[in-house]
Amino acid sequence: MIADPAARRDVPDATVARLPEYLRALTDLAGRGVASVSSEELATAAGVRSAKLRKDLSHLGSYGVRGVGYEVEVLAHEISRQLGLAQNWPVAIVGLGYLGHALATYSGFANRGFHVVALLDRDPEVVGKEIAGMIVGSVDDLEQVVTGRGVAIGVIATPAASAQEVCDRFVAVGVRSVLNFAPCVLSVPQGVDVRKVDLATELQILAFHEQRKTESVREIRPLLEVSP
Amino acid sequence: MIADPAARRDVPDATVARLPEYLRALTDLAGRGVASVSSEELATAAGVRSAKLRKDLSHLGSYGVRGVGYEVEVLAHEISRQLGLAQNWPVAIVGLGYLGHALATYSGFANRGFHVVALLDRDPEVVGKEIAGMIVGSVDDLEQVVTGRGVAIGVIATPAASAQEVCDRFVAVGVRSVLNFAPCVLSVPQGVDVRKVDLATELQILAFHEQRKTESVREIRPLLEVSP
DNA sequence: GCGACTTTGTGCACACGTTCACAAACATCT
DNA sequence: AGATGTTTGTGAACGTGTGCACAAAGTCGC
Repeated sequence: MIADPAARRDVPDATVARLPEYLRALTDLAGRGVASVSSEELATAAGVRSAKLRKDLSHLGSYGVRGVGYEVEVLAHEISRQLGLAQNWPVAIVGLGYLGHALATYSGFANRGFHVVALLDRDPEVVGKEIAGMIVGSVDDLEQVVTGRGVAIGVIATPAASAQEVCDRFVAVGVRSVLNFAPCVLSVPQGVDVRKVDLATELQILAFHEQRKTESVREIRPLLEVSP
Repeated sequence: MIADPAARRDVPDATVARLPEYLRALTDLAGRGVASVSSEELATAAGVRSAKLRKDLSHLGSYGVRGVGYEVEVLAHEISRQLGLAQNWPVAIVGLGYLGHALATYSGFANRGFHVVALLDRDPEVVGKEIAGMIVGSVDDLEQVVTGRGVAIGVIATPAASAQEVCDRFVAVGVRSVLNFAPCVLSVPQGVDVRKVDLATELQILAFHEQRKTESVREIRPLLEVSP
């Protein structure tokens, strides 16, 4: 703990949520051979304002050079490290419907510090099948697989009815990070993080705003219809 | 615009983002025959605190009865209406890899005010196949399909490289709500809403917290190892 | 009808997040 | 070396979201 100048603790949640996007933008730039970026350019690539980007990065430490900008490689490496992508997190996916299938074959994981080490399903029809170069195991072996392969992150892509049970079993064998795609609330003890992704939720939020827009049009239209 | 007591405008974004979860919890309760809930019970079911729930609901109007609680059916209907789920939004999905497949077959859409009216892909191998009872069309016909079937919400499940092009074409024919699953930033004109869902992002956020937890353990362990 | 009890709706204080605006720190050119 | 120009890092102001605590408004029992 000697050579660590960074602030370490106290990175705001809102900032953490944006770091992956910054990292993606930086990886893009690096791929196109760009060596250096200003906060303005990087912010545009990440879809935020430059002031926000700079404040976010300031929480990680001081990796830019005034009057110049940021070295793409250096900053990407630093964000990677802070996000914990230096290590290769072993991930288990439970539930191999189309969504689980999509997650298992998603290449975005492998090259970003994640390694899918287990696919589990309940359905005997699915167990034994090969998906993305792996054999699907039975969910009955969850405990053995998680402990045996050191799974750190559990992904739940089952129907809502099974989600809590799978979650409980994950937690019971020491998993403290869960990504939940089932449309239900998971209750977990303190110290366990659950992030939820619900496809229907996102559509509903869009629908809310879409409706407001259509209503506005309906309110304006009478004014327009005076001149047909 | 006479019989509308609700506040209508000024529903905070944070509240809108939670309404779908409340609606889901209410639908659950209704399915189990529950007729009335207190804010405390509903909050637990939705994974929030009761004070937050009540404040959220207060933005929609006053649909509870003091001393009693909320009527499940009434509140569910009201939230549905506010979210704009009374109408049936026509949705088009572009890109039918595993993720697009998962979205197309996801039953959570149909019974929540959304209707998938078009599936489009670029790959001639995929075009013409039947998925979830629909024939996959060619992305070349995007404009015709969107205008012809009145698509209001566009879902992009293509690789990142094609996402911006598909988005531009959506916007050009009047789509103002886009759900983007491609790992890239989409630039759109003012008035168009884009929501982004990135599977890798969620995992990275989990990894960040997981790393912090493991670091804490490493700092504490020496103290524990004194007594083996 | 009235008191006791329950639960909502909300004013207020606080915490968190965002934006502005600028001094500090570097590069470059003369 | 000094003047000029550029871009970062950050204090300070502002806005949004959260949690507390309680008055208001209802039910229920007698």
